[in-house]
Amino acid sequence: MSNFYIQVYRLVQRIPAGKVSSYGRIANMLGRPNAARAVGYALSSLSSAKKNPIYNSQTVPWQRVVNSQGRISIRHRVKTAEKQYKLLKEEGVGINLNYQINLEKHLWQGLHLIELDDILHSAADD
DNA sequence: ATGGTGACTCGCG
DNA sequence: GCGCGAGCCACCA
Repeated sequence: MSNFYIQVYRLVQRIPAGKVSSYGRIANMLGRPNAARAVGYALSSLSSAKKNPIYNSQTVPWQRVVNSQGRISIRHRVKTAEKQYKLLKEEGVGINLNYQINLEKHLWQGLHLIELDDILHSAADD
């Protein structure tokens, strides 16, 4: 598991319930403004808790990451998209049937530089 | 090494 | 607002 994946996972874990961020924003915070697709790739590859006890779909709140427009952007895996919708709604995120989230209200503002540095640095230890 | 594949973004018409 | 095309990045075969 690459350092990049771990950084993504650790950062996503900091998004509180009820808030969301975007692939691009996550990439930006990690110092890679053009790695949005790679962030999506990292989240899509989250495995089961049995296969990876540390970072898996249970421990990483992948559902809190949507596209830059604030919409669930999983086009090809309908089942996964529906799960994301359900999870977000359960967390109290305002989202309509068009999978559109109210960003004004639920956009995560991110971390302070100190906290960010902590993630970037400690990821190297895993 | 190399080309193909996305849970991405932006800019243009 | 919508569809397209073109960058961009990490992976994988």
